[in-house]
Amino acid sequence: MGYLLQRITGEIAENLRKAAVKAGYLDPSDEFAFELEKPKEKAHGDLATNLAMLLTKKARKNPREIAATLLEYLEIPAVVERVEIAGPGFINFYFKKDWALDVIPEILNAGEKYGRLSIGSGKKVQVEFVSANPTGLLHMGNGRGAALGDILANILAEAGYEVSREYYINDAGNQIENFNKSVEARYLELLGYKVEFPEEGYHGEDIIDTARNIVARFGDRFIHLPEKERQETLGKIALEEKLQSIKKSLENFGVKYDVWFSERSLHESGEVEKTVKLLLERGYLYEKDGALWFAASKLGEEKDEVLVRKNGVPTYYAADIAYHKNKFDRGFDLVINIWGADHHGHVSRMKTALKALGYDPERLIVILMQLVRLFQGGELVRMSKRTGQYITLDELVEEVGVDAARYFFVMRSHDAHLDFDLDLAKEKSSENPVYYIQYAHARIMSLYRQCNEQGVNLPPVEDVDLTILSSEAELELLRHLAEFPVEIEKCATALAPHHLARYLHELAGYFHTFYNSCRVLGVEENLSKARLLLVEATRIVLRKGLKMLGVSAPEKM
RNA sequence: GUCCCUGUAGCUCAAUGGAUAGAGCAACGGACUUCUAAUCCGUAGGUUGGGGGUUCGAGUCCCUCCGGGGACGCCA
Repeated sequence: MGYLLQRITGEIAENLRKAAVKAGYLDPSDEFAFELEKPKEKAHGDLATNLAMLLTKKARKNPREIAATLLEYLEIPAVVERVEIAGPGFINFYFKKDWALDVIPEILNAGEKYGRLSIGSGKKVQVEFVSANPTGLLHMGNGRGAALGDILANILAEAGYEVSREYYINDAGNQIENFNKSVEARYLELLGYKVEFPEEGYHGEDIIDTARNIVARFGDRFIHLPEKERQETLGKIALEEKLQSIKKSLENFGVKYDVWFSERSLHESGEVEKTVKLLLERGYLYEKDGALWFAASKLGEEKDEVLVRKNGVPTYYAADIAYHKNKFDRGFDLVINIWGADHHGHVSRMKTALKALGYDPERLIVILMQLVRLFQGGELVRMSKRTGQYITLDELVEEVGVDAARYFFVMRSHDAHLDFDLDLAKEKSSENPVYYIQYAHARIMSLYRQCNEQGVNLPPVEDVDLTILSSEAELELLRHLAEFPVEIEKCATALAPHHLARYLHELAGYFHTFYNSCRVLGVEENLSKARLLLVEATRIVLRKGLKMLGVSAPEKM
């Protein structure tokens, strides 16, 4: 089971365990976790383990001594050329130079399935992301969430989870009232009435556009409605339009959701009410100052929270609890939310509420994404939805393209602030790492066009002697290809898509080095065939990785 | 005030508690009569913000101080 490198690693790990048992350091039943992975330093071999160092506490001996004893009992697989004890007590495994040759048939046979894992074992995972208020347009920060969520979902699907992408539509509450009032004000303005713009209203240009569309479609027919009805009717039409434009922006950005979930539907179906009642039955509710409070402090929170206001309207928090209850009741084993870091205060409250309802809070994972700061002309561009001053996702895509935008958003760890230098990202030059990766793919396709002209076909892998691949550039590239599944596993378990971006950049680098030092066409026939298969394997992995990032793999550049 | 991120090369960032802290960009020096030079090869660049602690071993964990960002509402 598993892929080449994983099989080798698994076998060595198992043998190490057995050796530790034989040497009397471990009982056969012991679960003992140790590391066995690629060392940073190439000189330290292909795999290294810290097992001997970890056994010092149990064995009460010096780690190098333990390592020596382990080696006496260790069964060593054929791919391993030599084993060394190094540094404070590492055991380093040096593979035969050509160990990764087998990855070529493995990749060619698996095709685009190469890298697919079963660690998710079909568990149902929901990834909820973006979920921006439909009262405005999507901005850069939403773009980061969109890229992160979508790519994470791709990775989890590849790792064997059953993934559902979801967008939570905040179509209830105060903000909607403000939104309705704002739309009404713009609508009346456009029809020549003098109105005072609401204090907490949305000042953005986009609201004016929306109002203009309504005037175009419906004229002045809403003018004579009673104020409240007029606001609601206009708001409803406007919200629908906004939602459609958000959907379109996201699709344009390469993101498609499985479910669009309406907050209002939770209120209308009575689920919010039911959830509040459930908390009451479980003894976590009390009344104070005319409001209903959730006794979060009983479960370790700093303070209690209002669930139902004095005026009888449930808070956002109440709806969100109902929403998360609903998620788990839909049967997800794992629920992942991607939130802006400004919501971090909400994380522990949410988990506490789930605990109060009897759900395991561990099944909710919130990825806090640090905010995006936009720089233009070396200056910080302030973003505010209320004043309507922000660069939209659409504008960003128009300027830098989907490929660059997605790659930039995901190339960094989610918990690092992202300074997005618009001028730099706009530059269509070699400074852009995404071009570097795409260029590797384009070079391969160009090579194939040459093959076509010369009547060269990709030979069947059985007919080719791969052992002819022996230069450092070729072997490095091979080794890196063999690491792809391990990389996906790393991304999936750490929920960290930026590793994939980095991996592909490295892979492209190994390819470029290979390409510059090894000619594929016009060399001795057997060598040419073997290199052609190596190129094909590279193409498959590059294309697959780019697809997971949602970045195009161009034929030509 | 309490809490959450964060501080690593000139810049932007990597590094499940591991060995001599790595990439890209920028800088400097080289490589195209041969499959795309949007590439490659080489050089240089560091007290990981300061101090203490935990241990075989710390950029990583703990304490403390300093700097940057954010959250603490009957907003969402």
